This record gives sequence, structure tokens and C-alpha cells, in this order.
Amino acid sequence: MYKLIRQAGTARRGEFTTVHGTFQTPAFMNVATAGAIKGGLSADDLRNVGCQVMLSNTYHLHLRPGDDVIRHLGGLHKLSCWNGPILTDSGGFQVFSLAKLRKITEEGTHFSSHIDGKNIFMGPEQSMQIQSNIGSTIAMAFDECIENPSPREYVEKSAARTVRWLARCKNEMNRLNSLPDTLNQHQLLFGINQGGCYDDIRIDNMKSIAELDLDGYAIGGLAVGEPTEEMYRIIDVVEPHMPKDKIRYLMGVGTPGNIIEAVRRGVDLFDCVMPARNGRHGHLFTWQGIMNINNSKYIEDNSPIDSACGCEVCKKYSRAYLRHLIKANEMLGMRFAVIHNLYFYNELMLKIRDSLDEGTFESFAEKYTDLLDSRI
RNA sequence: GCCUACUUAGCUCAGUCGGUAGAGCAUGCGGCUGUUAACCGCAGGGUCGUUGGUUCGAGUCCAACAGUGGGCG
Repeated sequence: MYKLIRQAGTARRGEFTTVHGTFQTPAFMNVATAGAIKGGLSADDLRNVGCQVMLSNTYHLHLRPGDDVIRHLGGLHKLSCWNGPILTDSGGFQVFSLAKLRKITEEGTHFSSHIDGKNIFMGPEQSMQIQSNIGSTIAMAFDECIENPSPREYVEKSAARTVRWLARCKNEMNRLNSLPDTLNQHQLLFGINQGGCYDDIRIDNMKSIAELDLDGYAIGGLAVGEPTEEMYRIIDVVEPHMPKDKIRYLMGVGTPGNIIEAVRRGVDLFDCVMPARNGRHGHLFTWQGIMNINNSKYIEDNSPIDSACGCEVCKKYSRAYLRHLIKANEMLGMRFAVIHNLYFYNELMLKIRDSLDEGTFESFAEKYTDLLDSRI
């Protein structure tokens, strides 16, 4: 349940209460696709980097170890030892990113497993059943994510189908939550706005899904090919039609600058693979901008990654050591980089919240939006 | 000492019937936005051990020498 604490223009400071605890918004969800943050972080590590919400993936967990297995083991919370809120993505994005061999019908989607090529069918009901078995705090609607730009005719058709799917998701979730042996009978459901880069489709779609009175609303289908300014414009267009009393989630976004700009436009919740993936690849987010620790200029640099950072890596280890570890392909290098980057993202959200509480958000945004996305 | 194999990019190696050289790794740089991603892309880098010979033309065929490995004494 979302509680709006205060507003600064369209920017919102709030909190969201669930059966697995309350988290403060704006918030960033740390991506643990297969039930773990890639780079070797445990649930304890997640707590240490200040994570409030973990995000895992329906599709991946369905394939391995199997959602039935997870259910028998007591759910993903028990399995991973993360006892805070977990949001599961629905699998809709995988249909998009594993686009090779797929067939989308009114019923759902046929596509092949990236692990063994096996044919998989997933529709709204299947996605809800899997997420129910995983026992996540928040389930995402099964949607179709399309690339930008896409032809208007297709976007229109797809967005309308996603609304019909959403109604089916809601019915199925209600049914599952009412079963006596369901892991989490209070599982929440967020709807997802689609409509590509067409303002009127976005707005119509948002109005339609708002009527279903869900627990939260996401903006999907952004940061998938369109220019950044276009993404901001779509948020501006959709925001007035999003319920004020529901949490708002911008899916898959983004860079620190993207997040600040989206908070300014009224978004409460984010997730992105960037801090983890780019970290593993040697790109580190700092309060001075983005650093590529692979660069030879750091070979003998004894200073911490970011002297302004309080993470466990910056407190003890040098740029030279981290560069060495990553160049030497040591697991510890990736782990350190991901710990640092996630700490940075979670601290970014904390500072955004503090600035909203103190009424200094605009000056914070002024100072950091471009700086944090720039290269050192 | 004799026999034999090898010598091409920093490293490990390809290189067809003779037509002025490629890869992987390494190095340097870049990319990554609801993770098929410890991944992907680009770039720099070679008087083909040396000296001769054959040939219109040799990394490639021949000889000698040098170095390295293996075998036999």
C-alpha cells in the first residue's frame, strides 16, 4: 500500500508497505534475475549495500530451478534468505529480448528456452501461477514489450491486447490469492502501461489499466531504443493519468541521471541491470561521474574508487587493486565492483529522498543529473 | 657428436598448388537501461631466425649457419 508523504512539483516522496516490510520511495530495486545478484552477492551483501527491494525474474526461475521446486522449498524468500520485499518481473520482457523464435497470440506467447531450446508457452495465467509459486511480494502483469520505434498499427493492437491480458492477470491473481495453500495470499499486482512513443495510445492505455484498480502502476516499453528525451516526454505525457495514490514504477531505467529526471516527473520506483552488469564490465558509478576502472591510468592509483563513497570496497581497497582484479578476471573484482555500484545506486536514492524531505530536490537535480552520467 | 622436429604479432599458433600474412589470448579504447551479457565491438601491433640459392615472384622450394625441443650415443 502506497502512502504519499510529500510532493515537490510532480516529484513524490512516499513509502510502500507490504507483508514483507515497508520501503521508502523513490526506491531502486536491485536486480537478482535468478534469485541472486550476478557478481556473487548474497542476501547479506544486499542488506549491506542498502537494498530495500530485490527483483527476480519469473521466466528464469521457471526454467531453473522451476517454480514448483521453489514452492516446495518454501518460496524465494526462504530459499534466498532475503526477507524483504521481492518484485518478480513477469516474463514479458524475456519474450521481447529472446525474440528470435516466438509467436504471440491472444492466448499468450510461445517461445523457446534460451537454455535448451524447449518450447515454452506463457500467458497471463501461467505468469501469475509461476509468480504465485515463487511467492514474491509484488507480481508484475504479463505484458508485451515492443521495441521503439514500432509501427503505430502494431503498437495499438499490442497495447490493447496487453490490457486484456492485464484483466486476466488480475482475475488469476485473485483466484490464486484465495487458495488456502498459497505461499503469499497477499501478493500484489502491478499493471504495466504500454503504447510505444504514441502519446494518445499511452494515455488511452493508462486510463484503461487505471480502471482495474491495481496495487501499483508501471511504465514499460521505455529505454528500448528511443532517444532519452523521448522517454522523458512519454513519462510527462502519461504521468497526469496515473493514479496519485498508487506507486509508480518505471521499468528497466536507468542511468543515475535518468532516475533523477524520472523522479522529477513523478516516478517512485526503478530497476536496472546497469549497476550490476556495467560493474562486472569495469564501469563504476561515482559522485564525480562514471569511471572505467579498466583504463591504464588506474594501474598505480592507490586512491579509493570514490572517496565520497561509504561502501565496504571504498573504505578499504584501491583503484589499482580493483583494476588488477578485473583485468585478471578474478571473481572478487566483479564482486567488489557490483557491491560498489549497488551501494552507489541505493545511496543515490537515499539522497534523492533526503533532498525531497528537505525541499532541496531541485538543486540536487541541478547539481547531479548531468554530472553522474558523465565520464571521468 | 649423429638423427629429427620446430623458428611467422608481446604469447600460443594457422598459413592451401609458390602470387608481398591471419586467428586466439594479451594490450589500448569503447559499448551495455523490466540480464540469453565475468559479455560484445573497434584499434594498434609482423624486414615471416640469419645468409645465400632456384624463380617473373619465396613465409612456402633448396643449402648453410644460429637458436630451441626430442631421440640415439
